[in-house]
Parts: sequence; structure tokens; C-alpha cells
Amino acid sequence: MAAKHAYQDDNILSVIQDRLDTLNKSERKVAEAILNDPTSATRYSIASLARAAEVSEPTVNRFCRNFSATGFPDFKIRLAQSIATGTPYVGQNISPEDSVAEFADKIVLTTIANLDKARQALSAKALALTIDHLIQAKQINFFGMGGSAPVALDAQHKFFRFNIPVMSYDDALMQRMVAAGSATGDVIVVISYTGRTREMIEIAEIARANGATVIGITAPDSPLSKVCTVALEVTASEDTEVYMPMTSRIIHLTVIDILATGVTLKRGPDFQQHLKKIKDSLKPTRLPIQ
Amino acid sequence: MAAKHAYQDDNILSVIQDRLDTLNKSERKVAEAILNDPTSATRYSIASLARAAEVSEPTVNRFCRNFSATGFPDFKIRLAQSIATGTPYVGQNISPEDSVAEFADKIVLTTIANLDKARQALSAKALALTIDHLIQAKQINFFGMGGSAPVALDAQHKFFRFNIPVMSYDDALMQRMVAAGSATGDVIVVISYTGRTREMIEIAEIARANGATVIGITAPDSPLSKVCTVALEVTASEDTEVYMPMTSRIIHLTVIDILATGVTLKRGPDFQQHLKKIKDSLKPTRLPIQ
DNA sequence: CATATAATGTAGTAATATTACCTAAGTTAT
DNA sequence: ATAACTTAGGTAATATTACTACATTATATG
Repeated sequence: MAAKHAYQDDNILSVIQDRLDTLNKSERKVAEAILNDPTSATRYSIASLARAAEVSEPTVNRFCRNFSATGFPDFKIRLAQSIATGTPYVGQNISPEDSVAEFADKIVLTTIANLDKARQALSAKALALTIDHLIQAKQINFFGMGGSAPVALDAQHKFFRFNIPVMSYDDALMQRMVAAGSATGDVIVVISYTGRTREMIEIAEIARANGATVIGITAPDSPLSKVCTVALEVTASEDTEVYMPMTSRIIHLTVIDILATGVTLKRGPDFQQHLKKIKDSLKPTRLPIQ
Repeated sequence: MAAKHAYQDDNILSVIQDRLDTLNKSERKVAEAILNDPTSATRYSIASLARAAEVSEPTVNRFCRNFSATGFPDFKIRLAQSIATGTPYVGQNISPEDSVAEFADKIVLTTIANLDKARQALSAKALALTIDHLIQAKQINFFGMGGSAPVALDAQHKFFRFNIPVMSYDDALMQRMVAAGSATGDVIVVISYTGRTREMIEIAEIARANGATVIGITAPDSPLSKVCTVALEVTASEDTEVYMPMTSRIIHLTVIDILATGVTLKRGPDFQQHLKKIKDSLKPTRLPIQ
């Protein structure tokens, strides 16, 4: 992805946290002063930050340059940008002592951070290719097992509106049968967080052997990714943490959104009528507003 | 929500856009220069921005004060903060001319913006209450129809791990039967984007009449929200736009994440063993790394 | 232990933003 | 229609802030 505006994000705050050990005494003081209260750090002048960290102004300046800023003002800008997306809890894991408000915030902010990371990593080329395949598909099948089953179901809901035969399967046996029965012109979208589920890889191979196009929404360089016609590689930080939920599903859903939008756009304006008709068909089931 | 750090967000860029008409000639020039390329605006000095907008420096300064900044540097900081979450495409809708990279970016950034909005609007109190109900539940049922069916399914997947009988239903008849057969101690979580689906509202009423606790994940002040024991009100901007996908599902999923995490935390540390066992049970189905 | 090298601070300089004041262009009232 | 007033916007001086060059102190190495 990374359209024209490719601001090299990599959250300065987490970079600072990561490199804390490699800093020398005074610079660590600066780092700590910033991490201690990043939000107000953006309002400090170089003098006040120096005072807060109990170092001299040039030290602060050198510190900023260490983090690939051209100087203090530039550093503050970068800091401010990092802050918006997920600041207050950078790297902080959920702890049993958290209040509901706190861990809820952490969950949402982590999700946001991961979405943004995914945005930068997603390949526009792979997306475009996938959209092309989907448009030409005679039939689309979404495969997802376990946690990815809801994603596949969601995709089915979305693509159903396109007037293409579309199904989703969460059962390995059914998936295997569908794969075995597939043919050229069929597109099978395999959704797998790890990309290492044996069963899924085999199923993908069977589908390809039968001439189907296989799209993988999965982890980069995973075994699954290698057997796909097109791999949409999604970097979701491993859920090493006990309490932190899997954000990958959400990223996968967003990828589905992108694909569905891509297909809609390519279908052209006359197709919008069709979509509106489907949407309107739900009206009678709803209570009017007021 | 809004834990301790309640930074008054309200994206400066959209504020500028909104107030464009109320500005006088020179100030509008400044506004346009900024909106034209917000990212590089954060790197300008007051002099260069003045030059870009073809006005004098004090005009720029006055402009900044108009937008509740104490001065130019402060304004830049606010601008930088706004930029991180969804800048380049503030208010810009997806257009058929967009490249894949562009509309993909727009989709992800819109999703992020909506998540952040939801984060600020979510009631920690309602969340806490819901978690309490869920912990004490004898049985949990998730109801979601249409686009919310995958969300309900996802919730089932998550809560299944808690050793509580949990089911999800996407079929109105089944939901009605389950609601009719429910009793005190049962918790029914109703997921509905609009909160105005007649069927769902009736079902919620039936469940409550039978003594079940009904949690609604739905729109604020909707008819559904009023018949629930606890309403988790989610503000998702209406999907008025043709091409923009429904981001509400994603917000709903995140709410599910929060609830699941809340339950995990309350269950205490001995319960983590149980979770680990379930996670480990999947290992044999996966290819080893390398 | 002497010397080299890195780390940090001081003070002067340059850049940047802000203020006070002035001029021109509109507005309103007579 | 024009005098008085108000608002918009600019100029230039001033104050603030950040940066550089150099000096000093600490730390490592032969």
C-alpha cells in the first residue's frame, strides 16, 4: 500500500522504548522524561524538556537527532503523530489491575495500531490482482476454519450482493470436497491467520491442482502463502500476550472490505442500482426512525 | 470511555474544513494551503507557510489562534496529532478514479477513525455491567442477523473457551424459540447495527419477559437499545456513502474482544491455565515454523 | 598512569515566532 | 456622499526558541 503519502511511521514512542538500553545516561534521562508523559512532552520547549530530564539543551537536541529527526521541533512533530495512534499504552500490556475503561482503551488502541501497520504493509499490487481474479470468477468460495470462520462468513455476506455464486465453508471436509470439485474459473479465498494449518495447505493445493485460482489471506512467507496464486499477506503482531485478543480477524475483515469495494468500483456505476435494490429490500423489516 | 487521558480530539483538519466559509479572505488562503497538503504543513515554519499561502506571518499566527491554539508551534502539534488518524483523506469519499492503493488506504483509515470515535463514546460503566452479567451467566446466546451473523459467530468462538454453554444464532425463528425458552440466569446478547429490526426487538422483548438478561450491542437510543437490560451503544457513522463499507461490524467485534477480555480478567489467573490448554490443543494441526 | 575518545555542558549565534503598531479597505450613520 | 469608525491585513521591532562551536569532564584503552 503506502499511497503517495508514505509517512514512515514506526511509532517513535515504541522505537524509544525499544532502544532504551542502547542509550547513554543522559539520553536515557531524556527518553524517560518523554515516555513518562508523552502528551505533555509535545508541548515542552527544548529548555523545559531539558529541565524535566535534568540535562542540558544540546543533549536533548542530540537525542532528537538520534531518532532520525532533524532537530527538536521535528522530533516533537513526530512524537505528536505517534501519540494520536495508540499513545498512552505503547507496549503496555493489559494487566489484571486495569480498570474496564483502561483495558478497553488498550484493546481498541492496539487494534488501531495493528490496522495501521497492516495498511502500510499491504501490497496494492496483490490487492489489484485479487480484485481482477474476483471479477472474472464464475464462482467464489471462502474457506476459514476456527477463528477465521466468521471472517469467511462475513465475506460471503458481502460478495453475495455481487450476483456471483458465493459460498463460505468452515468445515475441513466440505472444503476438501469443494476444492476437489473446483475447476478453472473458480476462485477460492483461503483465510488463515497462521498460514500453517496442514489441512488448509493441502486443501489449497488440491484446489490449485484442479485449476482453481487460490487467494490466500494469511501470514507473510507462510507455507500457505507459497501455494497460493495470489497471497494477501497480512502482518499481525503475534498474540504473545495472554489477555490481548487476536486482532488479525479484524484486519482480515478489513481486507475483505477492500476487496468488496474494489469489485464494486470495477463493476461500474450501473451496478450501483443493483446494490441499492438489495439495500432497499431490507427497509420493510425495520421500524421507521421516530 | 475516555480513561484518564481524554485528549480533546476533534480532528483539527475537519474543523478547518467545516469552518472554511466563516473565514475571511487571507485566513481562507491559509486554510487552503494547509488542507492542500497537511502532512508537509506540519514541517513548515511560520514563514514558509505564510509564503505558501501568500499572506503575512501574523496572519498565519492569527489563524492558528482562531483554532484554539496558543500559537503556531502549538497549532502544528495539533495538526500533527490529527494527521496520524486518517489524515490524508479527511472527509474524502472513495471515488471511482481512485487507485487501489488509494481506496484501500481510505478504507483502513476510515475504519481507524471510526474505531477511535467508538472508543471515546463507549460507556465503561455499561461494559463493566455487561461483563458482570456474562460472568454469572448459566448460558450465553449471541443473536445476530444478516451482517451481524458473523459477529455473533465470532463471539461464540471466543466465549466457547470460557467453559460456559454458548451458542450463536443467525436465524430469526431459532432466535425466537431460544428467547421463548430462556430463563433467569441466561444472558442473550443481541447484535444489531441499526437497532430497528422489528424481529430483533420482539425477540429481545420475549427474552426479557422470560427473565433472561438481554445485552444489546447496537445504535444509541434505538428501539432495541431501550428494551435491553444493558445497552452497549456503539456510534458508527451511518454508511451513507455508496462505496464505503460498513465499519460497524468491526466495532462490534472489538466490543466482543473487550467483553471476552473482561471475562478472562475477572476469572483470575488459575483460569489462564485452562485457556492455554485450549490453545495448545491446536498445535498438532499446524506445521512447525521452518 | 597517560592518552585517546566519548559524553555532556556553556555560551554565543541563528532561526523562528510573537507583539505592537500602522495602513488600507470596508461599513455605518449622518 | 463623506466623515467616523471598524475590521482586515501588513511591517518591523522584539522576544523566544533552537542550534552550533567550542570547552570541559568523564570513561575507556594501551
